[in-house]
Amino acid sequence: MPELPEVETTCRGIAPHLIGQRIIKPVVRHPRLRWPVPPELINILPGRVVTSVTRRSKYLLIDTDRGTLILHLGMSGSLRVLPSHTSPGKHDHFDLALESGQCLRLTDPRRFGAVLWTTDPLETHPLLNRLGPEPLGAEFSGDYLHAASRSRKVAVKTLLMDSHVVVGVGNIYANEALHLAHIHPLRLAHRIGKSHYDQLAKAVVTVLEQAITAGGTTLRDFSGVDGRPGYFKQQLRVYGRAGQPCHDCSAPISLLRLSGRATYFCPGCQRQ
DNA sequence: CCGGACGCCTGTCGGC
DNA sequence: TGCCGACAGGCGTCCG
Repeated sequence: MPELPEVETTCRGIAPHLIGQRIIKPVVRHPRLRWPVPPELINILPGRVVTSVTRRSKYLLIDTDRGTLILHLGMSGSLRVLPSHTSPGKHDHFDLALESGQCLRLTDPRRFGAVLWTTDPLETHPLLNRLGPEPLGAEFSGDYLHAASRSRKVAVKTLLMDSHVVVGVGNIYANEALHLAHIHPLRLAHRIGKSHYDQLAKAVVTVLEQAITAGGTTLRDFSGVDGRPGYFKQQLRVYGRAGQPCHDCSAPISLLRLSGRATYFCPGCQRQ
């Protein structure tokens, strides 16, 4: 599912439809997502006004005058803005009906997504308070990665996908960034030097920014707020390309499994 | 503390 | 055509 570029695309897409809107009511069709949808939303949300829509990691934060709605898209989730009367499909589990006559609709076949509510400061929320820095923020750099990796005896790809180290980098973009940086995904994190981490940090930023520009990557489920897919799939360097030639050196892309996740790399460009 | 496996769900695809 | 296992963009929890 959605990694940072897809969530960012969603955030930018829904924000103008939500900000300043008064919420009529939530519609909970399937309360059993990753965690139960809080039943009290039925009483709390009507009448609330959306004050901002932001993203932290892969969480969407819909701030209101009385608290914050936290949405996560899991593996297969997407959000659309539709006329409120649009009849729901099988996997349309949650709506936020707005005064504008439109609704924000969560579709999520696998139901790994989440709809949560908090009135506490976000930095204290258990899902948010241990997250690493944003990869597109000022804190993230080669220096940072180098420092964060010194005691980590894991594969560098595993480090990159650890949300306590840096958020938003999932399986697709970890594979892509390592290829762009010419680093083998199995190299041990603590044995990689600073200059390589400089390259890696730059590659992460480049890949994520290019993916956001393309509206994200659609493999199957993901769509933007208008229902259109993301177009970054056409620019993927290694992900899903096992056996196909590397665009840089023509060697066939290799596939292995790391912590159960498909790991693609070029044996020519990314030496162990 | 650290690393790795598991489980939550449904849909799709390839092999037989 | 049907069945069955493997696999899919995430991530908290548990266990050694």
